[in-house]
Amino acid sequence: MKRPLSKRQQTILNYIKDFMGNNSYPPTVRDIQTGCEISSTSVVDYNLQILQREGYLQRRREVSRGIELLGESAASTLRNLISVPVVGNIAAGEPLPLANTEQWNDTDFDSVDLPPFLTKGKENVFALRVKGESMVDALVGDGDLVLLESIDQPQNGDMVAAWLKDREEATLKHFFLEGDKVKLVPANSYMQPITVAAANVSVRGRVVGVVRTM
Amino acid sequence: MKRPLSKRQQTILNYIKDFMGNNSYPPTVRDIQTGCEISSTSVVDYNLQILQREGYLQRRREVSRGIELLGESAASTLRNLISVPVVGNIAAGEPLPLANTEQWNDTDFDSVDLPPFLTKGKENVFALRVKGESMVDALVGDGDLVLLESIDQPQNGDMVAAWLKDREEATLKHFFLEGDKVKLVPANSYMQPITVAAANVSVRGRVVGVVRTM
DNA sequence: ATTGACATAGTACACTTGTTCTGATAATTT
DNA sequence: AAATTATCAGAACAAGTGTACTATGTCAAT
Repeated sequence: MKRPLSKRQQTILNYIKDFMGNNSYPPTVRDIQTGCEISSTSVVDYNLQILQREGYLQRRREVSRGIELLGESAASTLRNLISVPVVGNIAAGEPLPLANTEQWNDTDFDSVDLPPFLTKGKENVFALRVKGESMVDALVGDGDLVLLESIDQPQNGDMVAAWLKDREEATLKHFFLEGDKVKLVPANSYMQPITVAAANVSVRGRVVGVVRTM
Repeated sequence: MKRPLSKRQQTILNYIKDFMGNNSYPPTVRDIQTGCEISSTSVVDYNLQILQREGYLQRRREVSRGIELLGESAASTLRNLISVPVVGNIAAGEPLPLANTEQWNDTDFDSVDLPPFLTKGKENVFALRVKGESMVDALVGDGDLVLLESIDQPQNGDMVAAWLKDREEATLKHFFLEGDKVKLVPANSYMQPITVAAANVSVRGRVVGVVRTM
């Protein structure tokens, strides 16, 4: 099976994706070296060998720029796709990760490439992977990918990813501000809404989509 | 306007298209030389300059394989998104529409363009739009798009779109064949499975994904 | 026949680029 | 702590590769 990639390998892979998205030809070893601020070409070569062994790409030996992305990575060579960083997980028991815009261009994150209709044309979209069954009342299951738009202030009716401080619970619910309280309404209308103090709610993003593969 | 290309220039242009269709990286001057049976690299360079001047391609000087096709030529380098027809609706009260492969290329259907990872690389994928709240137990809500792979016979464990003839009910559940009966297990583990006669179940496709936008 | 634009050939050079080598450092296991 | 593995550093080599240069050939207009 595929072992997890080291941070450097992830960085290199994302750099290749990004490069091929912009340039129509693959990067050289030295492009990767300077782009990822690696001190030696041999380090690039070493990690490319691993990426090849793990099936992320294929190299044509003795051919310059002979890198071919495989599997899901190949999608990044497609035009008209928005690359969305998967910045972390969302689960009931752990806090929502911050999504700093500054980090989005970083190469530290895994990413998925989505067609524009899924991101509503928004630029500032990121994704969280759902862990566990705690959000079934939002029609979101284990392994689903939740697409979030980074926003300052949610509008009433928006479905948001909210962190309930006192319960230490992450949740996906429709947001309604009512005075100094917030009513959170599940997407599943068979479930009951809850009302909590506004100060107790930390909204990290507006849900623009959900993607599930099986 | 664009002057007509000489035969050699046409040959070179076609060779580049073909090369990029197969290789994911552009050809070198010498690739073109041997591929088009040209005696000298300078001839290739000469004609590439003309192709660039005429707007058929762009060259990044001093960069190996720095050829980028422009205009219509560029289309050949794009790996297209998978166009998935939305062949109808899926709702509790109405039968599932047939999905004839022959119809998929028709223009009668709306369609969505999806990245390959959502269709698992399958060719025979179609989509149904969910109407109503009848499939919340499958974590699928009103308006969701269900991606289905057309299959002959579901495997045990597959999530399938099934039509229960006697109940006149469409449902999305995990499929388990047990003798002459079929057990249908909801994705939402809080719900109970149901068991019905195999003859009463009509499976129209295997669910490969769910897409929700809001 | 002469001209001149266009096209092709052959060759050589300088830079690019994949690869390899030796050694060092860090992380992990024994 | 010692051993093993994984990763990184620096340098050098050889092949790949874009480009420049000169010479030659083609062909239509003069």
